Amino acid sequence: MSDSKINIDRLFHALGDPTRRAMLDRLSQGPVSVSALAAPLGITLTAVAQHLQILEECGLARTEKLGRVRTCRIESAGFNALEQWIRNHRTLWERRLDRLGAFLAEEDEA
Amino acid sequence: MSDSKINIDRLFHALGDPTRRAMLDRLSQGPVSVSALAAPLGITLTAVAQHLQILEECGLARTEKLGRVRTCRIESAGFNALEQWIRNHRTLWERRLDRLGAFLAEEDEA
DNA sequence: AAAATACTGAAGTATTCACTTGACTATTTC
DNA sequence: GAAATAGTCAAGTGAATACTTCAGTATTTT
Repeated sequence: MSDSKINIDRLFHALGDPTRRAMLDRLSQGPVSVSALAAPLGITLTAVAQHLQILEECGLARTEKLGRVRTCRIESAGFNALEQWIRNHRTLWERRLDRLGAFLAEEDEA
Repeated sequence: MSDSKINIDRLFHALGDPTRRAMLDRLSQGPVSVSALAAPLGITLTAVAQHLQILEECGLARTEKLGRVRTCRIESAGFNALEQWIRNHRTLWERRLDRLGAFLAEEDEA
């Protein structure tokens, strides 16, 4: 999954779910099997597999099956895409917020 | 809306919708009325008002009604909360991704 | 005062979402 | 080779989501 192919809609949607964020936190400590990932979550294996697919689709995770075990890891592409989006928008927004701040300061003076 | 009260679930969810992101882009150029905000979007005023409420709820926008016109602006709280989340997680994830990189490099050597 | 403007509120609808169940397929382990 | 393990597939369910329409309610404008 290359950084540029990532759909920002799906990326934000993926990160909007607490279960998926919990999965990412777990993955940030090292690779795990699907079962190990599911264990603390209190939902079925199937549900976890579905979440995993969503995380893979937007470059937040990567999995690989060896024998009967699928190993899951975090991937940087999604995270990079998010940071890219923020960089692109911060400039735009900050400029506006600065102008807003200046405007309010002027109002206070008057 | 103070930065700390923002629900990260709702924040990501809010940003996951392209219409809402378009609204934010418009707002980053300056304050507008609800009608002006709705005009280029091709959806009803009602729908825009609903999106606005979501943006307000997670500190991405702020509105104020004077007479019959409601004026909308971007707010920094939501954006700050997003950056905070990223800062908190980048450290965690990067550490992992670094270890992953090192591991793969070792594998290449072997 | 009448007409136009700028929303607001309540209710409905189609789609998507998170999740489940239950049957199934590979792969190990014993 | 039988039993356990690890995951997969297809189908279904209830709740949430992004809309819509239609009937208001304030405010301006003329």
